[in-house]
Amino acid sequence: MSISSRFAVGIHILTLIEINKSGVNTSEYLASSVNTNAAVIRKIMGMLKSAGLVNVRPGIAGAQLAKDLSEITLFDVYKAVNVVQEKELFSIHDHPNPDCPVGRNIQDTVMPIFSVAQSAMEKALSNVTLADIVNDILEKEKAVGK
Amino acid sequence: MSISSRFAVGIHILTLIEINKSGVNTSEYLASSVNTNAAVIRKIMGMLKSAGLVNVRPGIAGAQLAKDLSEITLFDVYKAVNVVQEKELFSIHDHPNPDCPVGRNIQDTVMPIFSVAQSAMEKALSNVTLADIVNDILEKEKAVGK
DNA sequence: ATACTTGTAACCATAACAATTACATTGTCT
DNA sequence: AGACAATGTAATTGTTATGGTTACAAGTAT
Repeated sequence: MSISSRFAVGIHILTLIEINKSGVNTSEYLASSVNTNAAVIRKIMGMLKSAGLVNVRPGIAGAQLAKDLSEITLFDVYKAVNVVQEKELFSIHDHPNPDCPVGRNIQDTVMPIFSVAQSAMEKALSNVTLADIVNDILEKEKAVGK
Repeated sequence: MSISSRFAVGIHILTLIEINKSGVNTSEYLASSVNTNAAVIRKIMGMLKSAGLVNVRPGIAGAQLAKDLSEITLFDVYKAVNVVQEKELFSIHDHPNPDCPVGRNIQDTVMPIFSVAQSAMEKALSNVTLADIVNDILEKEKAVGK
């Protein structure tokens, strides 16, 4: 299984809002860049808004970032779009047999390990900000321009 | 989304094979500890066998570990049961708009970052061996005994 | 031969996902 | 006020992974 593309789309949206900040970022416009339906964008935007990453208002066209670019890490986006619940990256079979030494302990033994592994991944995401993403994209564009 | 419990079940199975190594570990027996169907166990066992972690033979009851406990990391189990493909922990929306600076670069920008995050998680799993799991369970059992 | 076990394949119910449609709500503009 | 446009949200759909279940062929031992 794999983590929902809502995460990648969230990054895409926020990046585009920044790069197109002089324009009007309607859900329709953003959707055309992501290549999906505008309702999908609005749904994700709602999550980003709840997380305080973005300002959008009903009836008013366009979205703006609510924070500075360098203040938003990928981990913030990841949490915002709710792709993985806390301590639930790995699922554990439930109701193992309590009459077996392994069955009655496996969950408690394995959970903290899974938790460490999940945290390691999340830590890596928190080391990257949207500013890094935007810079990288601008770099790539510049390279092509030559 | 969350990573299939095949992983946790794989750990459970291997641990139990070790702890019950004086007994006969049939799929039926293992299934009763995991609390699932024996066919599910056999399917997972097939994966563990393909990965060279376990010895099982058609018609012959019982499974044995194919390696030393301390030589099997959780990452080995994780790879064996195929819960996450390489570089595919995170999914990325496909066909973003190539006419948009963000659309045409987002994949190349984001992929290496996702890859680093996934590796960090996998690294954490490779730091733990089945010997650690078995020890922890035996510790927990001993504590209860007092 | 009989009994037991592993190895597979087929099938099913469930859940998450992304896309889509539809519509109420909110705001802007004339 | 009324028309228009955008957001917010709910309902529906096709697709896919999962975990469980049944069934049975193939291998092994007594």
